[in-house]
Amino acid sequence: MEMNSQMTTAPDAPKSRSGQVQSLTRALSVLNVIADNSPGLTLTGIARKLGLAPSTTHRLLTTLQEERYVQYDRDSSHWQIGLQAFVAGNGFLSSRDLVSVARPFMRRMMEKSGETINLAIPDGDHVIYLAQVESREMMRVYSKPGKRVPLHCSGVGKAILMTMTDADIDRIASTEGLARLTDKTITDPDQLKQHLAGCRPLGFALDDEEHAVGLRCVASVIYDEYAEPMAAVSISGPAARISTAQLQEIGETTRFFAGEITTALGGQPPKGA
Amino acid sequence: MEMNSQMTTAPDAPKSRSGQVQSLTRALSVLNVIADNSPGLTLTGIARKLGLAPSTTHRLLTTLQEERYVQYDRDSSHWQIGLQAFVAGNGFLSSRDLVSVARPFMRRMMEKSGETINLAIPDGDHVIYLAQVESREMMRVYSKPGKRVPLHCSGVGKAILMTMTDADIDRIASTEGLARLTDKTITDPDQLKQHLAGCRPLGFALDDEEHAVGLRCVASVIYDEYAEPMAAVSISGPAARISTAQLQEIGETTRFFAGEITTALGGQPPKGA
DNA sequence: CTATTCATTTCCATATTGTGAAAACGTTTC
DNA sequence: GAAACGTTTTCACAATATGGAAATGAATAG
Repeated sequence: MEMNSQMTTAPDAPKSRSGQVQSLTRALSVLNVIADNSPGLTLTGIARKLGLAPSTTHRLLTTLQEERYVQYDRDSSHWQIGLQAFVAGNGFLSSRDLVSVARPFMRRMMEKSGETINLAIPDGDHVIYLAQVESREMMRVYSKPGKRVPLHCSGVGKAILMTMTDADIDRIASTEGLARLTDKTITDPDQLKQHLAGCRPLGFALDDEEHAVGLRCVASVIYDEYAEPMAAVSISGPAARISTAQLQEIGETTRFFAGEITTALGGQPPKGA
Repeated sequence: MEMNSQMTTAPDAPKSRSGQVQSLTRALSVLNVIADNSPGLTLTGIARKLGLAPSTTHRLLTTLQEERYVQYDRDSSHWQIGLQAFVAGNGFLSSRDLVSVARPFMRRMMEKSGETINLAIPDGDHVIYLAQVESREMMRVYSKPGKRVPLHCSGVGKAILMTMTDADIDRIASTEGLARLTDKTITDPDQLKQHLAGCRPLGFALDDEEHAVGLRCVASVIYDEYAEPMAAVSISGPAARISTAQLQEIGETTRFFAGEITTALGGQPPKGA
């Protein structure tokens, strides 16, 4: 921690990229280190952790404080993250929306699986398709963005259902009913609950021709910053191409990419998963 | 836009406080201005808005980018808030554990009322939304954490106003003004004072389509250990669902849970209430 | 295809600006 | 009262940030 005063002689890492602003880099690492240590840190504590001089740290902190990116708690002598950092940081969520963040990942999912990828968000007792990356196969699934489908008989819908309690499922079953779309549609609430319970540990949901004959579909959930389900992605294709043997692998693909999208959006998976 | 390039000759404001770090101050205003313009801004756009040289702005941006406080969207040539800014900014929430304490209560409020619950803290003459638990209804209120709204035309804001004196209200009215957002917004200071006086004995504030047409909102105050208002919670939903007949019951719900959160935080309601 | 505009990026000489040692100043603890 | 710990100010120095200028790139129009 006592090194790097002589950067002149030993410009080890810092020179890595061309013209960076030293004071800013330092200030941001101050912010980071404060954010990492929830209750806050003392000035000298921060200086020690970063190997900075107390006076330098103090100057950076007061500047950050001026703009309300940090705040000083007189009682505990602790520096904490300030309100303005919260406000500015939340601009992250509005800047890039779900679809534009998810789309590149969806493309990679399509390349990997060869099948059509769908992105959908829950809306009450339905899901709404937001975006699609189409398979290059000739025979492929088609579903327009904006389309509403019930929760109980689609891959994305069942992925969302997996995050709900049995009580929620009963409520939906009684208010909306469990419409039968194909022979394989699960229309019995108890059977549905049991089926979902089996899916939860896997981390993905399976729609096996329950929505349309010949169509199989595997889906996983994307979580927001409060670990609440905010969307789901699915890989769907003809049952002829999505064999039972491949299910495990395809399921892991959706789960993996759903996780990637979750973190890219600043979201968090629930503690259980 | 051609001014203040000659800061050398006219160091107008910057000298205001003793030892501030210029580059950091500038970088933070870059962050602020990006956060304020949701879709992001172009480099030259930022430089223009702040009166900085493009090269300087570019250097600050790349440094911020290095630490992932901003990100560059190649397609739109727009600079946006980065993930790390979001992460660090959210450290604000964990320093005060208001949100984590309040959230379970908010969930119960949602279960009981069926409507969306918001938590906000006062910030000068505004409130800032911190957290939300969303209603399961299809038609529901949407408002992002981090958003700033004026005090006089939101449920949470009016709840905070209720704890202030008439003199405070006059001061706010004269400095910030009482912007009209809908037909029903109260823009007359005297009328506002009279309205709030009527609400105080009830223990909750009502926003009856004063912020957005069709939106009703009921809010109560959360107090800290010095019996000072530190936050407010609200139940909000479409006027169609929150009937006048229900107001009393919903108001009591917010008051009850605000009280629960207050005590959970070790706070005290003021002697009067 | 060339001209034009708008945005990003690199370069460099300059002195403005950030830097850290040291010491003064408060608090709290023993 | 001394010691330990954290904050704040001061100051001389040169390292570091700065902005003008010009190169590069991308997109649009003519």
